[in-house]
Order: sequence, then C-alpha cells, then structure tokens
Amino acid sequence: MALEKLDTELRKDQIVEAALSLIAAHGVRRLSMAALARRVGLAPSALYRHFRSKQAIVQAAIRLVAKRAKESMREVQSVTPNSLSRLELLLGWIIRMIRELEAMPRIVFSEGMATEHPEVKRQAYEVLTSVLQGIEEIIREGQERGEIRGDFDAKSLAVMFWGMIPASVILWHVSDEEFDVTRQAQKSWELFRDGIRAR
Amino acid sequence: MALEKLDTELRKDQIVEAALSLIAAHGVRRLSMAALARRVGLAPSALYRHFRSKQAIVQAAIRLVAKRAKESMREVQSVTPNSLSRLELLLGWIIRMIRELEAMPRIVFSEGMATEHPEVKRQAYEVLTSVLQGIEEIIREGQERGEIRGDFDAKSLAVMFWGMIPASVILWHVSDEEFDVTRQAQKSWELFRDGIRAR
Amino acid sequence: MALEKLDTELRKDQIVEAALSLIAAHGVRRLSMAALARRVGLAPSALYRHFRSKQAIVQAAIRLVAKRAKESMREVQSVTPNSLSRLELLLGWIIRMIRELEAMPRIVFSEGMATEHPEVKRQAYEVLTSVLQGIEEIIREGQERGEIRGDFDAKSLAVMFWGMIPASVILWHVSDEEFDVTRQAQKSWELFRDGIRAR
Amino acid sequence: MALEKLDTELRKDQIVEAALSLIAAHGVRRLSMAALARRVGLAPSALYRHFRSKQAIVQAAIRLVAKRAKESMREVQSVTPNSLSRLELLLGWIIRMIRELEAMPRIVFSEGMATEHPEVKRQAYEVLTSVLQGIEEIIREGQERGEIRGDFDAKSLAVMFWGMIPASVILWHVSDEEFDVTRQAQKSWELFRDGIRAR
DNA sequence: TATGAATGAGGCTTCATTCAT
DNA sequence: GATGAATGAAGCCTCATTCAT
Repeated sequence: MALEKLDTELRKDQIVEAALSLIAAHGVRRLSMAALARRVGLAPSALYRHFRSKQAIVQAAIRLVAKRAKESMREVQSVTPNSLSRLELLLGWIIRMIRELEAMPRIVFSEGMATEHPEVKRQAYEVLTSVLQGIEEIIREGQERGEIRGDFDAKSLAVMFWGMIPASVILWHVSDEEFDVTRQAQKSWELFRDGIRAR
Repeated sequence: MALEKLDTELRKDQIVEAALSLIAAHGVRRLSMAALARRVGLAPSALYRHFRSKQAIVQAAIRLVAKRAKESMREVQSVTPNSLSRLELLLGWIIRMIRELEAMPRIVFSEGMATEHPEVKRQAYEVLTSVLQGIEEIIREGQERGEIRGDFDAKSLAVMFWGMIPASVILWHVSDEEFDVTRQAQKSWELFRDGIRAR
Repeated sequence: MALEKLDTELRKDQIVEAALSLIAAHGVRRLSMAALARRVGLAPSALYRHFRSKQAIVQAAIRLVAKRAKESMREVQSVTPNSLSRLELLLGWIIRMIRELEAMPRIVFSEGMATEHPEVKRQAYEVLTSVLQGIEEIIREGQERGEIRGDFDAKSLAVMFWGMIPASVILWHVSDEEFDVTRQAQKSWELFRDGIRAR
Repeated sequence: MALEKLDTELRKDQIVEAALSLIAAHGVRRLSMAALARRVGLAPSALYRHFRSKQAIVQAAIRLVAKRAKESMREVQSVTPNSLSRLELLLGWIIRMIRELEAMPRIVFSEGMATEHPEVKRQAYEVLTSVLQGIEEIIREGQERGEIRGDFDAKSLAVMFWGMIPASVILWHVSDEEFDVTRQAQKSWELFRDGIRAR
C-alpha cells in the first residue's frame, strides 16, 4: 500500500467518502474497518488516527449526506422561484441520489448502530427534520404565492412529498435495483402535483 | 432455564413471534440465536430442533408478517364496501402494526441477510408486491364505483398510499418512537383522501 | 423372552452393519448418531437402547471386521492346501473387501476415538495381530512343505505380505478411488511370490 | 499468555510445526484452533492473522512434510551412489520420521478434511506420488547399474518398498507406540533387499 | 421399545480495537 | 502518520447424550 502520509483533514474526507460508498453498496455491516481501510489504502489500525471509532465514521458519513442534501436544497431554490418546479427539481435530485440515499436506511435501521449508539439515530433524525423543513418551506411559499392549494396543511404535504423518497428507495432496493424509479417518480409526482395545485 | 418441553408447532410459533419482536426492537443482526433462545427460555442449540438456521427463522418471520397483512386485507374488505373507508381502515391497521412492520425494513436493509441470502429479499419483495396489489384493487374498485377520481392511475395511487407506511415507520423509528404517528397518519390520510375523492 | 432377545440382536447387527458402511463411506466422524439412526430407520435416541455409546458401536464394528477376516482365513484354508495359492486367494479377498477395510484406518486414525478410548485401539491391535498370525501360519506351513524359502523369517514375511493391504487401501483412497488396486495387487503379488518361492 | 509479538514468518513456522505435532498426536480433528493456539501461546483469533483457515494450516503442514521428504531424498542421494544403500538410508529416515509421518494418514483419512476439502486430499496425493517416484528412480538406477534384479518392474518394487511405511506407521500407532519399528523395519528391509538384489 | 425435545460442550470464524514499534 | 501482531467478545452451528413420555 502507498505509505503516503496525508493530512488529517484530507484523509478524513477520503475515509468518510469511502465509508459512504461502502455503506450504500453493502450496508453498515459490511463497512468493516478492514474493508474501509483497504478501500482507502491504509492498515485498519491507521483509521484510528483519524476517527475514534467506527461509530464516529458513520456519524461523519451521515453528516456528509446532510451537507449534500442542504446544498441541493439551496441549489434548487436558486434555479426557479416557482414552488412546483422546485419540488420537481428536488425530486429529480433525489432520484439521482438514490444510490447514496440508500445508505441512510441502512444506517438508520442497521442494528447495533441505532440501538447501541443513540447519537447516530438522533443525528439521522436531525437530517431528516431539516429536509422536511426545507420542503415545508417551499410548499408554504407556494401557498403564499397561490401556486399550491392553501387549504392543505403545509407540514403534512411536506411529509407526503418526502414520503416518496423512502418508498422509491425501498422499491428500488427490494426489486434488486430493477424497479424503474424514474418512471415511477414521474407518475407519482404528477399525481401529487395535480392534487395540490391551486385551481 | 425452564425445562418445559413443548410441541414443535407451538415452539415454532413462539420462536417466530419472539424473533419478530426482537428484530423489530433491535434489528436482524441483534437477533442472535443466543438472544432469541434466551427470550424463549431455551438453550441456543435447542432452536435448531425447530429451525434449520437463523435464516429460516427470519424467513418464517417474514411469512408471519405477510400472513397478518393478508388477514387484515381480507378483514378490511369484509367490514365495508366503501373503498375510501377501506383505505382508512387499512391505514389504521398499519399504524397499529407499526412496531411489527418495523421489522421489515430491518430485514430488508440488513446486510448479510439480504446480500448473502437473496431468498429473503425476494420473499420480502413478494410480500410487498402482494400488499401493493391489494391496495391497487381497492382503489380500482373505488374508481369503478365512482368513489375515487378515475383520471388517476390506480397503480400510482397505490404506490403513493403504500408509501405512507415506510414514511411513518421511519419517522416513528428515527424519532425514538416519540413521533405521533397516529396524528400524522390522520392528517396525511385526509390529504390523500381529499386529493383522490371523486367530486 | 427369547424372541425379544433375538429382536435386540437383530437390531444390533443391523446397526453395526450400517455403522460399518457409513464409516467406510464417510469416516468415523460422519458416523453421527443421527446419520446412523436415519440409516437404520430409528430416532437417534433409540440407538441408546442397544448400545451404551457411539464408542460401543464402533467397537462392535471392529469386531465385525475381525469376524469376517477370520472367516475368510478359514475359508481360504479350506480351498487349497498350497500356501502360495492360499496367500493369493487371501489377497484377492482383501482387494474385494477394500472398501470395507477402508473403515479400519478411518477408525484407527480417527481422532477422539483412539485417543479418548484406548479400548478401541487395543481392539484394533488384536484384530491386526490375529490377521498377522494367520498369515504367518500359512507361510510357516509353506516353509515346512518346501513351497516357500525357508531362510526367510516367517513373521517378517507375514508383515510384508500384510503390508500390501494398507498400501493398497491408501493408494486407492488417496487417488479418489481411481487407482487400479487389482492390477497393482497382481503385480505386487507376483513380485512377492517370485521373491519367496522356494527354488 | 505471553504477549510476544513475532514476525509472521516465524509465527507461521511455529504454528505449522505445532499443528503437525498435534495432528500426529491426536489427529486432525483434535487439531482445534483453540488447542493449536494454546500450544503456540496465542489467542485463537490470532491464528487468523497468519492463516486464513484451519484448512490452510493443514495444507501448510502437508507441505512441510513434503518438503522434509524431498530434502531427505536429496540427502540420501548425496551420501552414496549405491542404490541399495540409498534405500536403506531412506528407510532409516522414514523410521525416524515416523511420528511426523503419522500425521499423514490422519490427515488423509480424516473425514471432514478429505471430504469437504478435496484440495487437501489432492495435495496429499501429490506428496505421495512424488515420494513414490523418488523411490522408483533410485530402483531404476540400481537396475541400470546391475545392483538390483532387472527382471522386476521398478514401479511395483517402488510401491512395495514404500508400502513398508504405512505398514510400520500402523503397527507402531496401533500398538500404542510400543511396537519396535526399528527392528521390524530392519528385518523387512533385509527381506526386501535379499529379494531384489541382483545375483 | 421408541420418540422427540432439550442440553452443553465444543468447533470455526469475524471484527472492532489496542499497543508497541 | 502508519503498521502489523495480538486480543476478546461475540456469532452461528454440530453433535453425543439425557430424559420424560
């Protein structure tokens, strides 16, 4: 292996990135310190220079997903002022990220992690909450601008919209990745849009 | 340990029931044969009298969930002919079963299980599919009877409705079981109902 | 009473026979009480009615081989008075029994058995000794009748002759039963015969 | 435990050596990873740093025996050009190695090993074959130099000579190591020598 | 006589983690 | 900063054997 000594920050990023991709591909359990180390080109014990434990790495991975989610949120808002378009863009982004997002249920529902380390769960909760709030905001703005029916509860709409994500992830995952998420999302989106659009 | 000798059928049920609850509580991985045995009051090796392997137990657990789902479906249909009422009843059942249903994503997203034993995944897929079909049927009937808007694709509606399940499970799970699923479901349901109800 | 006793005897024979064939086919280790019971059509626990332990069954199996060996010895002697012919016949019998004889090294070299139960080893020793003596006797008679060179030590010759058995068994076994034992034995025998024949 | 950290190569040798002696003493089955680890002064799991599995250790043990056999073969050839002397030396070596050689039948006839891991059996077959060929070569040279009767088939003679090994091992093993192998071998050897010596 | 449930010891292996170098 | 040997806990599973029926 390359006995290259890298700056901690760089290494950390590298490790977390690798962890995320390993989790998405095989789940938290397969995220063995050995596998992770191999991926990064280090000895397993070297990981402990950069993170206190496996748990810490998982938490960092969650944080990375959160960061990306927020960035996307911001991006979406910068492209168009129309709330429906924003939601559609958001959905598109989600579908594209589906592989990475798969890491989330794996982390959240993975045993050991959530049970033994409540912080991980709490952190996931925060990510989720912030995403939900972002969506809710978009919806609320849409209602204010008369683009979305005002007689619907914005929060509930947000949950419903967000609900398309896990649904898609599950269908995609369980069907051995053969399920056509894009098409399904498109149809669901149309349904949702037609349902909430102000008349 | 209570050296009580039980008939295989009884023990099997007992074991599967215990497994389901353990999975729901801590995940498949924590479903160690040791923990399961302890729960049932047996020596770990005794489990092998009744099941060939851990995998077999997990599969039996899935089958149990499937069975319960089907029973509920049938029950729901026997209570009322109105499709919207049926869906509402179904949602109620789901919420009540949420703890048990939590076992499903745990099984499906559990690495080791899904990766090493594809049958488990396929089985989960079948359960999911059958539930989806049941919902779709109810919706289609509702459309035929003019209770549900006919201009919506029944399949997509079914996916959307079903999507409330994972969404609720996740929110409930991630919030450390403090999230008020019932209220959330109620609101989501109203949204959904108002959106699809024929005018 | 008598019938009952006979019944037990029958069962015992049946069990030992099955044990021997299982050992020959898969080794002592594969001679699990479960496999043996299945072969005989009983529940594993039922075996304990007829034998005190697995060890006892193995010992009985050795005894059976010993009995057969003795019978063959006697048979051989009844067919021809010529010592060289006798040896040749004996070798032929051995080759035919090779599959069954394979059970012997398996028993003798099988761990647990020999180490933990010295009786088994002693018993095997006795069987071997009696076979060796039988061969020695034939040779000695041949020497007395002037058929075999008298300047060779009968005992050593017996060991050499007997040595062809394990050699053949091993070659046959290790070559995945593709080694042509018959041909090899024939050639070895000719060598041996030409070497010891009185001139 | 002595927490002495050793270089892998050293440890590997140490482990294989220990394995060989354990196999010889109690058989492959008794070669439990636990027993082996204890012998070497390590935790069982530490063995997996140096070998992938128990099977790998057994294979290494076979390789060690093979290596020693080849060395002896070469040594024997360097000492004397006379083929009969060579064979006698070889026999002497065999007798001295008898304890170690005992490991071979144990490995070969050990169920589980041979049945479940055919490579082990094949490997043992190769060792055996190479030894047989070495002997055959010595004999053939002896025939060419007129030291050994040329009317005998070299291959068959080789098998016969080699056959003294298992015979001795068995007698020694079964007699609880009290059988005087050296004397027996001496006498057998004289017989063999007198039988094959060119006149 | 026979069964079937239950046991307990033992077997192989994985993995996060520590520590001296 | 990085390595590699070592650990200990945990995990799944097999099997001879016992015991109540």
